[in-house]
Amino acid sequence: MLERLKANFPLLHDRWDDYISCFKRMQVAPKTILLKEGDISHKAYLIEKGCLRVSFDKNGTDVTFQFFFENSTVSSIESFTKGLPSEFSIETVEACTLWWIDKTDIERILNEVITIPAMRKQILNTMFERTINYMHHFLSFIRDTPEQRYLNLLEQKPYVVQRVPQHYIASYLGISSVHLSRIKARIARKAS
Amino acid sequence: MLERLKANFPLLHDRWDDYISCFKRMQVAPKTILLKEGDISHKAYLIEKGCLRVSFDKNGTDVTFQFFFENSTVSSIESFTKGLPSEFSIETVEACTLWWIDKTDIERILNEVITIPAMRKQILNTMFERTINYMHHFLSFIRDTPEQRYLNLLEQKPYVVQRVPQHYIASYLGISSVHLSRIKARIARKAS
DNA sequence: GTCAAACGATAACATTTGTTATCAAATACT
DNA sequence: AGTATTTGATAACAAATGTTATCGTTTGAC
Repeated sequence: MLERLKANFPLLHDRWDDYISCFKRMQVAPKTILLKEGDISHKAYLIEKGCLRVSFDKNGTDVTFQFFFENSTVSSIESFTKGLPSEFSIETVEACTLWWIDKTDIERILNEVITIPAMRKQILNTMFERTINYMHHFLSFIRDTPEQRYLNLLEQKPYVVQRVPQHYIASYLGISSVHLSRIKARIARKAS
Repeated sequence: MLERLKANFPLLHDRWDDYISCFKRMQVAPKTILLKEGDISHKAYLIEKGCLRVSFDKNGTDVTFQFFFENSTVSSIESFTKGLPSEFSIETVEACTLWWIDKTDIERILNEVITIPAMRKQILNTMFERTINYMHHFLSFIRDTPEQRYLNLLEQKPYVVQRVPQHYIASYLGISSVHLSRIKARIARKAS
């Protein structure tokens, strides 16, 4: 996993062994809570295999608002960066193989890496893309009906629908699981 | 306006005159369109006085999704950075006094400024805050009822409710203007 | 293999929200 | 001042969505 990553960062090869040694591999069962809402985050995760979801409590019901799959990095970014209690929980959906790294290590590496102009550009770009993603995801809540959001998800990220239980998807789409069932039935009716 | 800004960037004072000369001042009437959905953005704006809104077309109806007030910078960030057609329009709500700067100038200044470690930190932090803001705004759509979102807006940004016509606010909250009227009536009823 | 839990579909009913139309008040324009 | 435009409230009705309950199927644990 980490060897594969190396190819993406040719500029860091001389420091790579040091960076790699900061990552620890772990195997986790489904439905394991990696970070609990209200706790302070000290770790970031890199997903080798499996699927995570990020959720929060809304008057007693659990609401999913993001999914993460292979090769993504996951952390409660605000809690991680500012040391505040996390607004979210992070939980495995499937059995996962993860790499985790401690906050202090990440900070050290980042300080070192950001001095390289090409890396700086890449990091800024990643942050930028993340903002754009939030914006688009948010926009689809304003712009589209739940049915359209579901169809978009099917088209743009079919693996989500295939791998994640439906009630998580419903809350991710902002609707009840009953309503998602109805939407699926309606789509099937139209198709026939 | 620009002199006031200077105090925030002590590290840039020796280059400040050059930077300042890139900004042009303009006066604009209410309801003036500064950028039209579909056009490519070449300018960023800094608001000295007045209020802008960012909107897009949803099947023929105009939907507002952001407001900007004094001392904010506004651009169609994706269009501006990537040179893509803008997904949004930018329009004045009130009569405005603005400063605008061309894309090429901004890029030149940014490349220069980002080499200064303290400035780099500040820029990264600004991008970070912007992402967090999107996340929170987005979360309130999932987490809160329209009534709660309106109450939050009243509490956290009362000037928005005071300065912006109600139908813009309704679409900003993701509801029809009729529904916002009902919510206000319900709140008034409860209060009495 | 058996049992319990998780998952998903569906029905019935309640609530929320949108749409259209109408009216009154405020504002802008000339 | 007079008129048109914008703004906001409200009513009546339609559509969308949530809630609760039930049932069959699948999955997982032992």
